[in-house]
Amino acid sequence: MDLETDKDRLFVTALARGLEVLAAFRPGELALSNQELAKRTGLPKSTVSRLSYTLTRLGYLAQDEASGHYRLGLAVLALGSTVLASYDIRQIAGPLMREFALEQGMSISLALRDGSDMVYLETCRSPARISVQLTVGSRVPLATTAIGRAYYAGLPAAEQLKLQPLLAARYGAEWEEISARLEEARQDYLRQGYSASFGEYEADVMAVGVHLAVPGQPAMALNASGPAFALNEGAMRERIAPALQALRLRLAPPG
Amino acid sequence: MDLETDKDRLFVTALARGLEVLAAFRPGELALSNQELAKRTGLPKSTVSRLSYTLTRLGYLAQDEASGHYRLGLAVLALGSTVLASYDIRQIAGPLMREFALEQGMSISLALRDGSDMVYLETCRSPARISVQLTVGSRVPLATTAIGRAYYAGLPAAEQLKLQPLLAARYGAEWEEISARLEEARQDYLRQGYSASFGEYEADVMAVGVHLAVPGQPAMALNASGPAFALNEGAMRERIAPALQALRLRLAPPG
DNA sequence: AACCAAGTTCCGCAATGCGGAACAAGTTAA
DNA sequence: TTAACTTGTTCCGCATTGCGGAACTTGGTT
Repeated sequence: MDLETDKDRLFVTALARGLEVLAAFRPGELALSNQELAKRTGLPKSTVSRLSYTLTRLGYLAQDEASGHYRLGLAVLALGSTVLASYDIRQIAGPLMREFALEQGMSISLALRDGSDMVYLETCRSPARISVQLTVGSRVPLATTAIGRAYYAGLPAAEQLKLQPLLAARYGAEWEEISARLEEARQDYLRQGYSASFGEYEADVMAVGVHLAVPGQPAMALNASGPAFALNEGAMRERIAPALQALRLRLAPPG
Repeated sequence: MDLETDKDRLFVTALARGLEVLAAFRPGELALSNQELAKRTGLPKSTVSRLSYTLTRLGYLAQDEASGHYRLGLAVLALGSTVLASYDIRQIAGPLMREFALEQGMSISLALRDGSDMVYLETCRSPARISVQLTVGSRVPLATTAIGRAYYAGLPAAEQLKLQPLLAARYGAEWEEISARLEEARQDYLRQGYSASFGEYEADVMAVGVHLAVPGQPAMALNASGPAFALNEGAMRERIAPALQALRLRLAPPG
């Protein structure tokens, strides 16, 4: 970031650091000490102390009475739900996704692109297994997952082209190989109408994905996934993938 | 805030301003211009420009290509879902709440306290009506709603006492009256085992609430609500309230 | 072409945030 | 009890960082 000394006049460091503190919290962690925050962010403790004081006053952090450790505050939740509220498709997709998860015994997710990642807007875990621990807001790479590849493959060619440099930048030397694999997946998608990843991104996880283009909304994608030991390729291709396509049809009627 | 000139050495203004920009977005609004942000936050436009530049670089804002207006970015979503992940009760309550909403044709919510507000952790709208437009992260006052009063009434006396000054500070001169009404509601709760608000907080909305104390978690409360025109007091008291109590029992087995 | 509205950039100033170090408070060990 | 340690808060002088008015683009309208 120090490269571009020009633009940096515009960059507000204190704000960035404060957000770094918030982002230091990982799902499942209850509370972090000031020191732990300092370690994670690489900031000196007095700086962290000031930032956490400020964030606490604003409700973005909350301090545990006993330990004095910090938790993310509920003000953060309000921001997050404002984001979700702007994607009204969740209202429609949610119930149908739950129905799918129940009937097929699979986890299902809806995601859209952010940079070179896919971000989950909604997920329904299969009731059977605790399955994969991904939730709303989680990120998975676009180029190497079933949902990302389905997203990519279903995009207009012009959009696909625009993504190439972004992905190339992300993967550096590996891009050549990944790019070839992505193109392969694109071909598969055109032929089959869905994309598949059988243990490729996460070993022991099988997934299929379809692109979802709803008129008013940005492009999205759906996937269905589950643990490899409980599934087999045949069922994924012959039962799950078609069911996912059927669901897509209900969300985005053709025409 | 300027009163305490001492502590203010610790307060990081730039961070607070940046968060003010994020908080300027309201649910349902798609994109805001820099100028609109300046108006809402009361900051000069050059300042807003720098802040939104910074937030955009970090992924907390995203810029609409065509209009140049800003939307909340998906990084915000990641923060928000980290908060939700720390309340594991949602995993258990969610399905049961949906079931309730379906069977009773009512909206149902789970909330906990933040300051003198109750904040929704989970809500399920009734499938029938679009009903009340409150979602995860929304706030309603503690002292004047069914859910808030149920929360209060079910608290240990010591905790109730601790809340008094907080509420008094919030309501100022009105506190006398509100306090009396709250005490009345507390008595009702002890007698009936639920609290009720029939058009009191929002005209045309009827609601009942129960306290929910789950061992590992902070105190919470549940409510069921719906439009007044479709409901009547008898049904609320004789059907909905008991059903809510039954649900509470499944979430927090006695003992 | 002239005008207006919105946004970005400039630039000198000083207020603001910085961070090392001293200070407090709480914990463990000896 | 004292001493060493660990964590968190506060101090305080310095210079960096962010500030914001004004000038400058950019783009759309009459």
